Amino acid sequence: MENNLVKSVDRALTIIELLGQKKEGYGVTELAQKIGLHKSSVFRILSTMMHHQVVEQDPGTGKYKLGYRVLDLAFTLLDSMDLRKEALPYLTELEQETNEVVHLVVIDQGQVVYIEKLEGTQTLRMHSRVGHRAPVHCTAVGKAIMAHLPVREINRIIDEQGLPRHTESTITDREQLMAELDQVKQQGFALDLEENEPGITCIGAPIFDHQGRVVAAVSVSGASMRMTEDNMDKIREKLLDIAGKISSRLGYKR
Amino acid sequence: MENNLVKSVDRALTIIELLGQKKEGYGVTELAQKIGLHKSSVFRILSTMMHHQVVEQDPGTGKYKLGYRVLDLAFTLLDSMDLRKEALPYLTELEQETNEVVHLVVIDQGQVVYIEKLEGTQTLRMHSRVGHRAPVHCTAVGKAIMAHLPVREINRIIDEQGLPRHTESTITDREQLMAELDQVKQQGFALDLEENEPGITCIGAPIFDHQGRVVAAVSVSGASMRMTEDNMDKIREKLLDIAGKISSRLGYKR
DNA sequence: AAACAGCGTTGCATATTACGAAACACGAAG
DNA sequence: CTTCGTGTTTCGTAATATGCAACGCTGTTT
Repeated sequence: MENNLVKSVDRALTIIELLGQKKEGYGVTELAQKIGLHKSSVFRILSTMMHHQVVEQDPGTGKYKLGYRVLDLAFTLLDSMDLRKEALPYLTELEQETNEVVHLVVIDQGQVVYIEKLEGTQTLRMHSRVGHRAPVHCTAVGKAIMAHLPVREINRIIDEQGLPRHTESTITDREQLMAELDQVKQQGFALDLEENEPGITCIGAPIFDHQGRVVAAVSVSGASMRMTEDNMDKIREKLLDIAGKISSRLGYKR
Repeated sequence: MENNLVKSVDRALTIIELLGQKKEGYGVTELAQKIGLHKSSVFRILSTMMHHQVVEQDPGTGKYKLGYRVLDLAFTLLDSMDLRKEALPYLTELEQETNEVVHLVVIDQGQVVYIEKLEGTQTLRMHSRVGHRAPVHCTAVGKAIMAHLPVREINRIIDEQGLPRHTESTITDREQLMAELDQVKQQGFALDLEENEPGITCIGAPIFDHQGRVVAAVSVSGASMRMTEDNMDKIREKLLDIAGKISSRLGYKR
């Protein structure tokens, strides 16, 4: 279907992606050079996007940047998510009971997208951010979801995304990952033992919808030094309870 | 320059806006009817946007919706904002000292856009949401910004946005609003005495950049019954202090 | 079970649009 | 003051987007 795209729309969206990558924005000529189009054409596409307020021109520098309308769209999308709305009270409960960082993610195009993050009370600096993505093979939430997908889809994701190493502990071997996912499926939760970020340990559990499909995952993350076996046991118990409650809210029947 | 837009890009963005308005999404034919285009044309535009992941097709219903890529873009935009980054510690401080709802906004196209919101510890349900917009004439943050704009721009905003009534207390008369803005400018802060939402009182202060231009505003909001004169005095003092600090961080010199 | 209706999707000829080139205006640098 | 490079505008033409017809599929009706 790729040969059936609308070329100007494709170009416009490419420009939006470029603008998203550079905080100080781009000039017309710069964009034209990057995407191989004449600057007058780029100018007209930018004008169209300005008209829709997804792009704006910085009055000081003359550069073009993403406009605030993008925030409108994104937060409307976030606010429209039943999952997130239903989950929020439970995530707050989980945060209060564990005092650690709590995440809610969905899977999209073979990656996890964070749609909620509660910071906990500990000072933990981790890279996860709402709206952004992370790999599935080396995150607790990613593995919690993957373990409940059809094998065909698991293989497709691995083919597309690869198994890039993030830390010394990252699983980079396909067979090893498949064995790990078998275990995750059996035990009902996944662990990230410093596989995504050094010094951080996470435990994640899948969330199912009313049709029994895995649609999301929730996790608790902490500094590895705080994640003692005893503490992990407590967290796992609360996490599985909360994940079960959220799934129930979504109509899942065990 | 409206007669110089790229038509297909314009249509694509119109489709995106429509998709943002309906949580359960739209079908091809439905969209075609709404925007007056043949369904095969709409289909190709949607395919192009799917390719860029700003749109996705719900596998269950077949309907088209906004894709998660929109979240990527929006949060990248939020995270790239120096203002928000610099302001965050101060907003947290203000929240802790007042225990009320704290907002940070910018002005865009004659409206305020919330780019940060801290919930406070009181149970206050108000409509403000990060990413969304509010009018300038009946919000504390809006008036705090407006008061420091050139009169020409104030008039342009009023012409474009009007002065719609939100509550019994909303200022809907242009002269009255101008007088109010004069006072706001002199005293350095703005009040929203149940002008935007019934039962809610806000106090807002402008934030200036290194060139002395007003670029944002910060506010504290609470239930009117809690906003006693004594309490308001305390909050105002902290708010003005915090707004000054944030302005200084942005290079503003008084 | 068969027929029907409507939707999403595809291929193709044509109408419409987007494009590049040239020119202009403006601001910054030398 | 001159030169250079960028952003912006206009116009003729090449390229693209469009609508139409048809197809495949699914759900509904008979």
